Amino acid sequence: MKPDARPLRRDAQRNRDLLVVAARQVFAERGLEVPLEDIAREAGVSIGTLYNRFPTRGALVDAALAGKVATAVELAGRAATKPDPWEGFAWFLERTCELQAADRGYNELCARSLPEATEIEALKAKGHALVLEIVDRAQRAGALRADFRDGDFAFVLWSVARTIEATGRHAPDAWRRHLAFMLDGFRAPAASPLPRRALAPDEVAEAMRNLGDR
Amino acid sequence: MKPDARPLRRDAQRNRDLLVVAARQVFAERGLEVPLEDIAREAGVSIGTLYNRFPTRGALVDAALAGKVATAVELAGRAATKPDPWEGFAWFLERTCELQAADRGYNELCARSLPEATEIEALKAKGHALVLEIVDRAQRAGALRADFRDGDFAFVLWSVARTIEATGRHAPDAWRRHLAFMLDGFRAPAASPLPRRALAPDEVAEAMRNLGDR
DNA sequence: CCCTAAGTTGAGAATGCCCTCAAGTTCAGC
DNA sequence: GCTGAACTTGAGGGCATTCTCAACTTAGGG
Repeated sequence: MKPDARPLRRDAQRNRDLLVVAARQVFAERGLEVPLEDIAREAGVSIGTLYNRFPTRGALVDAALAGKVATAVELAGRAATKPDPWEGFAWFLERTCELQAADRGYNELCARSLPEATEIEALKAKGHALVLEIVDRAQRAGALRADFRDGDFAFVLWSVARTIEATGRHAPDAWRRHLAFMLDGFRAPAASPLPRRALAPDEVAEAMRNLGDR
Repeated sequence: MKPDARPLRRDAQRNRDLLVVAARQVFAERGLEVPLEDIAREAGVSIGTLYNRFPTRGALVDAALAGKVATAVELAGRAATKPDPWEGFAWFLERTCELQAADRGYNELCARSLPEATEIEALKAKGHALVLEIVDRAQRAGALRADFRDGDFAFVLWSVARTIEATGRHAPDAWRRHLAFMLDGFRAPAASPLPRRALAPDEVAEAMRNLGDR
């Protein structure tokens, strides 16, 4: 993806790979705020090497998790071409939530934004375009309530992320029930008037940033 | 509420009051994880005095926020006697969420539990009984879907808490839209089969505890 | 007014994490 | 094999926070 200034020396590349593998595992188990020393130790490499390769936490998250975000974007692409548009909408939400449930770091990434993780942020932008399409199709088919907006998508991410944080250890599929309630609220026949206009994209972006820092 | 071993000396009582007032303000603005030094400074008292009076963070939270929790329990009592049971259900959710939106510390308290805050935990238990009643009435009236369980209440708390955390600063009533979607999903006609049994009370309790620590 | 139990104080020990950099090690091209 | 550039290392400085305690201050009963 990047211009790749110069190839790394072999040992450096090997250490980089070890770090990414370790980061994937540790982020998945313990979240994105894990001490970086723990990842270095897991990779069998010193903390200095970690900082050599990844000057910020975001850079490491980028390397570890961009793949998973790309997978989610692919899911969105597939959802946008499902024959039944409501099926596409619901299927996409379920699949991405499954990804969230399987990886604590990815789960956190879905609810907040991490400006340092540039590749991931770019992928998210791509995903957003596909979401617009998924929503539009489901509404044209009359299945998704007409007052749903793409900004309402964030509600699902935030909700399910929290439920997974809370229940992931001992009731790992509780989020399915939570999502089912939300989906029932999104179906066209369920619609009663909403009390507030939807969040604009920049308001969602700001909200995601707010969750980043305390 | 407590047996109150011995009354505090006048200056000590005054400092205690100052601390509680400061804690209320600082928790409301910056959440329950604010450094305790900041509260002591706000109260104009040294950190040692804070620890004298409140040996744990939970004890201070208890003193600062039990009142608000008691208010929420009163709301539940009123909701349980509203003429229209669905109105009672929806009204209660909206009122408590308003409390959450107005106080960042209280908001955090709603989503997780804080075992040290014993008075608050006791009040929550009282509230739970009233919630059972509110749910039961709304279901008997045929307004709330029959497969709703008290454990599903937690989904609302977690969802709205997250949305408030994310949007509280710049879109302080966004949670109303989120809640409206959820309410539409809870109405009886919206019901489609749920994919999983509800969380049992002890599973909810464990989940709340999980959110407490990292 | 004096005395003492009650209360206050803030420096500092302990912890945990971030990030740097000078010294040492290894790779790879010649 | 030599050499210079690339890379690794981990001790240590920095910072934020929690919690303690010995020395000091004060309320208030006699």
